Amino acid sequence: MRSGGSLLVKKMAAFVKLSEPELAFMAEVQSRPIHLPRGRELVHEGQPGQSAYILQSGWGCSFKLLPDGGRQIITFPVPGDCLGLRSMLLRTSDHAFSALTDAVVTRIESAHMSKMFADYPYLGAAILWAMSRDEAMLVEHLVSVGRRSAIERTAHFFLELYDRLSLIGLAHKEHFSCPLNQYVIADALGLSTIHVNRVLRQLRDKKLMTFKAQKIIIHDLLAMKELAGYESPEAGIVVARENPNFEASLQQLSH
Amino acid sequence: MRSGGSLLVKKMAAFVKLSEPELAFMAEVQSRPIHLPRGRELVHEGQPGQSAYILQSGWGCSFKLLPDGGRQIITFPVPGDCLGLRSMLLRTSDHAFSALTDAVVTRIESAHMSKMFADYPYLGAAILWAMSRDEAMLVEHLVSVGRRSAIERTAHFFLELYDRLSLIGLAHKEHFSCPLNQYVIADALGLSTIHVNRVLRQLRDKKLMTFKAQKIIIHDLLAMKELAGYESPEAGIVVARENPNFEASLQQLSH
DNA sequence: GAGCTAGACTAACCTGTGTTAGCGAAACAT
DNA sequence: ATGTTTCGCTAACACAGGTTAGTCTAGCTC
Repeated sequence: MRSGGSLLVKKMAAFVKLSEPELAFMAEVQSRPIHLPRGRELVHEGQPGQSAYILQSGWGCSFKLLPDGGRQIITFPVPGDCLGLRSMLLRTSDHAFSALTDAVVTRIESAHMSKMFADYPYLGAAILWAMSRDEAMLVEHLVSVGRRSAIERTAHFFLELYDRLSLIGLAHKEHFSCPLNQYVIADALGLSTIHVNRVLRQLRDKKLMTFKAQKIIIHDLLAMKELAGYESPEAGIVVARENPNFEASLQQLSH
Repeated sequence: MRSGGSLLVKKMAAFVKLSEPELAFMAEVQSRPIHLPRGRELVHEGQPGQSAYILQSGWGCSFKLLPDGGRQIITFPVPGDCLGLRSMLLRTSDHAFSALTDAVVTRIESAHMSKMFADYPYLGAAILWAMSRDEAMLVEHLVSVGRRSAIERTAHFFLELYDRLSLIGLAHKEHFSCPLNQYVIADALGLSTIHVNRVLRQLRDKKLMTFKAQKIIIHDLLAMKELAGYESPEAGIVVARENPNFEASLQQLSH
């Protein structure tokens, strides 16, 4: 258990190798696991939010609702991702988070977060890095919705999901399980459900990928990437402690 | 001069009142002003980026290019906004920044940034807050492009710009100067230039706003907000030092 | 002052995506 | 077992927004 916590650590390890005390602090600072039934809203839009969370297992989405009842899904966190980092600094949460399957999260109080920045600068930097990484993903979504056609956008979406799940060992070969329905995917991609269905059929017809019974199978990874204009995010992955520039800039923090 | 630096401080003051030493550090840490001619790219996509910048004066945009030549503009920073905070943490910049008018920026080295987090926790928190604020704006753009019609999106865009410029005293009554052309606006809104033109005409016909000779005049602010589903961002503005929760969580940093 | 360029603007036409209206199968409740 | 709900799937039609192909004006250059 607490696999999600160690998953976050595993992700952060791509940025900076964490020491024993840092690992211990990370473990200690998290609340007991909080179980969310499918459909539960953990954070509401406009709610004063003082805590961040780490998704331990299950699927969820953060989203904004519009006056006309429309919904734009911002991101689907996967296990080991942080939730609500942004809402901690802004007084009220600018979005909601809802569990799409039964899920487990742990809470981190903002007071602990502050302590972390003070006492464990590498850890603080790692959180900043995680935040930057999320923001880069957000930018990529904006590009998708603004400039890519429905089929490119959809392909891009599943490729990104594939990479993110691979990183935490939740994808095997070119297939992975994905409990999202077409309504939810539509709300994420800025499309109608019907059109998502059409696009999924096109992707099937082109023998690029299949989405059936909550399983994604990517048949032609290369052609998918070609279609979507997808670039793997390795660029953002740096082992910073082995990066002289970073080392120099942070050593004064370690005193 | 250095008005952009003090503008950033002015914005941060909405979050936390800064002390004399903090203000001094902010001034000291910035490079000489760097002058950018109109059209110059300050940061290139994929460029290893170690610095952040503060826009002092002028207009620019950060954007991503697509393989097919398309461009998605992420944001138009206004004076007092930070550039490239995110690129500092990720090894390579995931976007480019280009000056749209002659502009002036100051640079902040990442080493200084680290020192700031260590020695001036309030200042560090203020930067985190600025980053969260930018991210919230990004989310709002995603919602616009994903779920709002062309006219709603356009109205929302100018209302946001109006609020941001008001905050730094660059809007007077309901009008402000805006040196963006329709091509650039189209690339930000995920529309074609021709359609931006059509939409601007519709907004004119509805007597909501006029965009002529690089000047925006908002004729009917209330109707615009109604149309766009726009909410002012005051929610994110907190004087944190007067917020007991924040005070409690940060006092251990001040020692 | 003749040419050139950038940018606002328009009309005519086309198409990708949304909308409305359904069917069918699986899962679940009573 | 029989409704009921959820979800995938499809067809027919409508329309928002893209595309192509311009014109016009202001400013700039030579």
